[in-house]
Amino acid sequence: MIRVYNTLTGQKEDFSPISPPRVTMYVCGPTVYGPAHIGHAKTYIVFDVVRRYLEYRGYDVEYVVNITDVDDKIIARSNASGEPWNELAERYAREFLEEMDELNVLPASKYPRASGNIHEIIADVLKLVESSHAYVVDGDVYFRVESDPDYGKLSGRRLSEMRAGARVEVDERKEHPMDFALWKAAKPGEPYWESPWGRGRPGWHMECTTMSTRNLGPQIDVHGAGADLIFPHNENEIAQSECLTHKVPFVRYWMHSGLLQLEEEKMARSVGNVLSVPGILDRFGADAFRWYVLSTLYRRSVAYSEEAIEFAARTVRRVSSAAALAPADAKPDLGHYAEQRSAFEAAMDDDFNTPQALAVLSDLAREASRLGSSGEDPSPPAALLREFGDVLGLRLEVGAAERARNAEPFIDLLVEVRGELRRAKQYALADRVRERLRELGIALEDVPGGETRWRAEE
RNA sequence: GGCGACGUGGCCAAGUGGUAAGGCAGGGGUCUGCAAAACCCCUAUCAGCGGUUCGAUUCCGCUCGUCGCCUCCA
Repeated sequence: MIRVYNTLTGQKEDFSPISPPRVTMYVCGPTVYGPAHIGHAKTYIVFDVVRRYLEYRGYDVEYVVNITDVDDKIIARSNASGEPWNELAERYAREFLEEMDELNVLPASKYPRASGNIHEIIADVLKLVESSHAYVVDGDVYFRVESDPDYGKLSGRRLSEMRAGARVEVDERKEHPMDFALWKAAKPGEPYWESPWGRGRPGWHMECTTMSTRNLGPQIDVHGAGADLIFPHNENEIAQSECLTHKVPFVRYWMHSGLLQLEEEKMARSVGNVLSVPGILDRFGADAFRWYVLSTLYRRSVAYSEEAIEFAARTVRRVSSAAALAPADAKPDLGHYAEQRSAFEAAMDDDFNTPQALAVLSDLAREASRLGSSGEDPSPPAALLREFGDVLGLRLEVGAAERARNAEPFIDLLVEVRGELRRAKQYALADRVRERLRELGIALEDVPGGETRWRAEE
């Protein structure tokens, strides 16, 4: 039985989807006004692993990630640069999807865009106005938080406890300071759509309600997001959705991933302390970053540390070369490694405890290497290692072997020649071959029995 | 001011009411012409103070510290 920590209840709960084996999963995607950063990458890696593990467990996951392409910041950027807002958004959306692919994040079933759902959003806002959950002021439409007695249940706050106006000026036109915009009237020079309330665009939270309910139904199993979205975004989503559909709960399991911290502060584009995804990929590789992310519980925040990613890279290298000891078509030996499988599953069942799952991979890697170096067959543990790596989204490719593939016959030839030199005790020359190859990124290792292995390094 | 999370070996990080996984680093070995890699062995009493308990790192309270949210934000 899988147990999932639910932000709504603050407890781990047994996972039982509405209509198994189907699992509906919605994760809040990025606002595409600029490049994504590795904090986004952490979140989508986390939910990628959730999705992969649910599939491993036999569920049929329908996974939707929205892309927010209508937003104040996009408009501001567009006005500043002269690039049309929709082209700008599309450019960053494409970049985001490419980066996710490089991070080995499986594609979602759908990536709905706010701009593609305007009519549906208007229809939903209209319903909320008609049912008195929302009201119109000067072409804006606001959600009436006091019309929802449950408002605040996700973030655990009461309207009376919140300091309205503590950090933001209160808009006097609103009935309650916490009322939030479902629809915003367009100012001159801003993109707009025609609506019953005049020209305007969707507000901040409405798109997620419209797109999740239209794509996955009024009630969904899992809703994921970064922890910074708990309030107000996810809170508002619940209020809108439940008042709209009258189906409670809107979401069975709310999951939130801990934020990536940089220099004692969360990484955020608004703070300005961001590191790009390509930068990390170039320096450490997708597996190293993923291993680093998964070596902490997903709910915890993580302090960014280059040293830690380097260590993860080293571990990944060791584990990858152990995984390479199994032929691609090898079947794991269930008889001998049932214990590791149940340890892996027990870890993952317990709210996706990836640090413990990684410990199992470490064990298997050691076992495979040990068998390999003692002349026994390392395939069974190595094959299982690959299987688990796949569940966690780790490619476990042996370094840059892929890239070296074309040069393989020539490298083999050099290795062969060096072997001859060694047998002739021409060590100086043999070492020169090894050194030169190393400079070219090919590391040689002499294993017992006179054989020599090589592998490509970063 | 309110809500919440966290504080485990040199570093990172799981976990449990009955003396603590894993990774990295470090020390010692095996292997090797040397090297590299790999493998084997070794290294903690869990922020502090009280309380509950036969027994707490694990439960409760307080203190200190760190962080998140209360505004857009993965």
